[in-house]
Amino acid sequence: MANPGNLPPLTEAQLEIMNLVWELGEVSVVDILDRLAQQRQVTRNTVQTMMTRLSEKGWLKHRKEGRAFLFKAAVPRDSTLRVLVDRFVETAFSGSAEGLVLAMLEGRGLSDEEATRIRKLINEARRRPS
Amino acid sequence: MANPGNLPPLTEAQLEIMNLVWELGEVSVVDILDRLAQQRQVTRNTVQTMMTRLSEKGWLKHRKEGRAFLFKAAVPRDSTLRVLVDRFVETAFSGSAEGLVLAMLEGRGLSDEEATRIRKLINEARRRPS
DNA sequence: TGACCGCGCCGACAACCGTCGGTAAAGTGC
DNA sequence: GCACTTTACCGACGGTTGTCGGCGCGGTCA
Repeated sequence: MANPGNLPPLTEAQLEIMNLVWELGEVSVVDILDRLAQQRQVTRNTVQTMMTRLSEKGWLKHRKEGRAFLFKAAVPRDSTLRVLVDRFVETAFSGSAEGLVLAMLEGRGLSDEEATRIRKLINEARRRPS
Repeated sequence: MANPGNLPPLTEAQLEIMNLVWELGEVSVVDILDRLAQQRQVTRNTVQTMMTRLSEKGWLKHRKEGRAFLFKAAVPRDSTLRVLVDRFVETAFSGSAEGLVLAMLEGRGLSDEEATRIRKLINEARRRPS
């Protein structure tokens, strides 16, 4: 059950929460609320509902710790993002990785450091083909 | 009104239609239906509803041609995809273009040809910074 | 002991999505 | 003129999303 391909897709708000869970490890609802509240206004119940629903769908696991619940991710971050990117490249760019990179260059642009590191990534991947 | 940043975000199914409109230029509902029906089963009314809603939201423009409607995109494809990618990089990778490329390499992988072309894109963009 | 607080639980809401059926008008062919 | 097709229009459905209020329980503290 660690395969994100079988799970219903994540919306943007859900991904926002998953990112925090992946970052923090095992968390309570309030942990997430604290972080989210730094960026936008949201109530405890909203976070609670979203995390419960993420659990029902299989994205999160939870266990009882004392009187509170602790949640953690049921699916690793990297494989989830891989699936997400594949899907995105497919529907937005008809599967063309090149198209995505081009849009990225024309949009936000790349700093010299980013460009250097990305070239390095590609070279390494090419030298060691999967 | 050619700024996709002001418009409500596109879902996957909506993007599928927009891609066809961008490809075909000015189209009727049936034009889109014909293309969509090649890939999955869908009725004319479904396409009609989706295109009407896309018009209401400002993604499409339409005009009466005889007894039928002709639709065309109200927003250019490249700027829309730029915004889409920016948003995606932001929410999925906290703004790290490197992270996205890495996930792409680990996921679908790149052919040698793709890798070469992408390196070229990056080099050219770097030589001619925006 | 009684007031307060943290937290889970239940239910609700408006909006939207993808899907489609039904109706009616307008044109086409015989 | 009549049958048939094409098309727009209206309305609906079951589901999901993001949002939240209210209740109740259990622990804390004065």
